Amino acid sequence: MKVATFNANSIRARLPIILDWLGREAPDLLFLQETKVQDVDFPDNPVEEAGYHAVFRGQKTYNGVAILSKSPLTDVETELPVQGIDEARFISGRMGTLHAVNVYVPQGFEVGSNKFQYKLQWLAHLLEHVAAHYEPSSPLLLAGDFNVALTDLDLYDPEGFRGEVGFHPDEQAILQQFFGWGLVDIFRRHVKEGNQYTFWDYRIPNGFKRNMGWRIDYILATAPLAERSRSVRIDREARAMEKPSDHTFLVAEFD
DNA sequence: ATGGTCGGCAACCGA
Repeated sequence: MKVATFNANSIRARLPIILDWLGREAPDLLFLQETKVQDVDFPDNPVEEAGYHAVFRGQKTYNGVAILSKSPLTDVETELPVQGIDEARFISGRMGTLHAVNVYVPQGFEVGSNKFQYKLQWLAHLLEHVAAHYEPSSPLLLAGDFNVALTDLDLYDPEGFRGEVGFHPDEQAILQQFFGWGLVDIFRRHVKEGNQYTFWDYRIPNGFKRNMGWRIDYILATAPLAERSRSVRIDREARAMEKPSDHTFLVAEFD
């Protein structure tokens, strides 16, 4: 089984890259974030022509999540309200005994801001939701854009960003609680080296060429799945294509 | 080298 996650930064702008990628990689599951499209405008026809089912939850202009799958998902849920706000940041479903949860965690703007508090509460609420609805002993995938780098290995300038948004101890502490509950960071299970990133800010001149990036996209899995993980890969080629997203695909294969 | 990012969506906001 092959699973991937990709912050598309608009599924419509990225449709050529996504369809090409589906054709070449043929994943069983593809988690997408920042689709930036309302449900009525979701490009479900091209996705179906590529041989995939799609479930999605979008909104105007911002956010938006989707899961593309070879087999249809059941028991789809799309709501995870935090502070009474229900943005399109969460979608979950089931494929047989496998549970899949796709998230687009708030970016957080600036440490100390209301948006940063919202990010922390959103992560804490996601953890509560996971702990209340799933078991560490059952197969669960939790993947997406978490907007948090965990260690000095996970961004190009740890000293420069220490304590800033995306690299703050309060964010990292909540992610650690997901691991404490029983989820495993599949990339880090296989790769011990640094300088391996999934996001490069468009605003940094030649940021991708200079590999000035962050590892903020994750595929997490409970132990029964993690033990079956055989390989993981960051697809840098998709970031080097014409009109790339600022993120790229993170891919994991399971027996 | 006197410039320097995207996407959505129609003036800026968010990343």
